[in-house]
Amino acid sequence: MTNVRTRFAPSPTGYMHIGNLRTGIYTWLLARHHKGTFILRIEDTDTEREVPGAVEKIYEALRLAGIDWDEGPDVGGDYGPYIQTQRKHLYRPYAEHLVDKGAAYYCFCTKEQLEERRVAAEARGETFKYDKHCLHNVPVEEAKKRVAAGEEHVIRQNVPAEGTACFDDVIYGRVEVECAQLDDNVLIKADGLPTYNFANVVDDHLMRISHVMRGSEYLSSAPKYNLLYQAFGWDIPQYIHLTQVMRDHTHKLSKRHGDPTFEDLLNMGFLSDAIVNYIVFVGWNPGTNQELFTREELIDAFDIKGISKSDSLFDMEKLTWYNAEYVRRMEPEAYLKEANSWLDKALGEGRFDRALLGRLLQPRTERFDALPAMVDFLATPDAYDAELYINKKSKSTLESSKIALETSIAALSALEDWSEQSVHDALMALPEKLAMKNGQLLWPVRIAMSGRLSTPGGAIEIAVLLGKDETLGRLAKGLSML
RNA sequence: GGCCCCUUGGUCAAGCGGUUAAGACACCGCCCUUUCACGGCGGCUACAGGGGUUCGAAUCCCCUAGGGGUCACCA
Repeated sequence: MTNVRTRFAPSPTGYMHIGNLRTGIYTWLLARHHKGTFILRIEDTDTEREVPGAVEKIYEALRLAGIDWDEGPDVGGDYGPYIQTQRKHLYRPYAEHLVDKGAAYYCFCTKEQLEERRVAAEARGETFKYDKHCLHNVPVEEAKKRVAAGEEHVIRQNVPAEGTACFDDVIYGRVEVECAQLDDNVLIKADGLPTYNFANVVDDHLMRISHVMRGSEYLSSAPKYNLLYQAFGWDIPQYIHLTQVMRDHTHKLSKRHGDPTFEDLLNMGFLSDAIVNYIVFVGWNPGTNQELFTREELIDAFDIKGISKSDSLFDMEKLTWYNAEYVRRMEPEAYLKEANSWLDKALGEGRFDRALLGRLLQPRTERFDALPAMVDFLATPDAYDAELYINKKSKSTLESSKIALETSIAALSALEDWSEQSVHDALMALPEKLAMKNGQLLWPVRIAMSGRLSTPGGAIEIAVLLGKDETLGRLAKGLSML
């Protein structure tokens, strides 16, 4: 494939949907795979929904996701500007060209009139479709005069009344639809800005886009595009429609229903690379069993053929698994850098041996936001019931625990050096002396120090983290309960 | 409702006329083990339904059902 140019064209909404991000990643991957060009274009023609600062949010989200662009509003390029409102003046001549060819026409019907008729049609149980009133009743010369005089108007596409329109999608194949089903959509709005559909066709052509990837919600409007391309006599880019990312079988992911955005996921303690890796696999697969991919491997493996035709559900548990895999592969320093702020929340800034904590926590971390609850007992031990000392598997009973704690306190009190090695040696010498199993001794020690059933690390590590005084204090308190 | 699209385990999915229908997540066992994890081993569960075509259909065709999308001067 030569000269692959793809584009990601989000609307500035203020945050990055997961489905949207996935489209961006696929689009980027396709360009990078073919050593082509990746373009960022901002589709902001809906001025009523403008969100201040939203464009910066897009840049930021993309950067966090590790996606770079070769052409775009901030980096420039040969086909700019890359923000549609800044291209406003470009579209009209193309629309007028279509008018001259009879593929479009001026329409002076007002929004209100149309709305009235739409409501009336719906009341009759019909689907409203514009009746080409202005095409038939306003001659082009007259229309042009009225336009020149400043009368408010739109330009509509003139879809043939009969025949079929079709287009070819790379993954869905040929999609055909009766022209009679199609409405004469507005190309240029009364405010002079193009509609999404028109801007796309014009910009994709002007920017020499070779492959268009977008959500399947545009699938049914695609045949109309071909009519436009044909009228212009332009080459049609490859269209690749992507399925939806769903929250359940009947609803797609939506921020309104509380589904996380990319930014939310990041704030929840998911690693950007893990999120990206997972998202790529929602609706795509390489045809092999490999699931963990570096960015380079992803670029290398990405192929349109692996894109699926059916919707897929976003699975937080699978994402969590991906995250855990990525966490385990981190360098200890990198892990700690990420973990520290979460640990500070539960432990106080910089408290406790972070290197040791990191070693303990890294293989147990699925999401960073779970960290505080895993370690907070270090700062404040849980209040617990003596029942916790009874554990069948460790053969730990109230009686054995009492002996274990007494002996441990004695052995630990005598320790000068408080290191993992010395605590280990001191404690591990005891079971044999007492004719106990290791677990019988260590279980109650760990319970007394933490007050909870499961902890990251065992008795020895926790004792080291706590320090001698605190350890002895908690052990004594535990003993007093028995 | 019209039109378009989709349908393999709970989830992501491989499969492109002949397979014991992969693999992963989740779940359940067992092993490892000072708890919990990690790791290892094993298990559970699927071709939406019905008709064809064919020696042979998850794979091709038709119908039905279910789901999604779309019918804006929003993208």
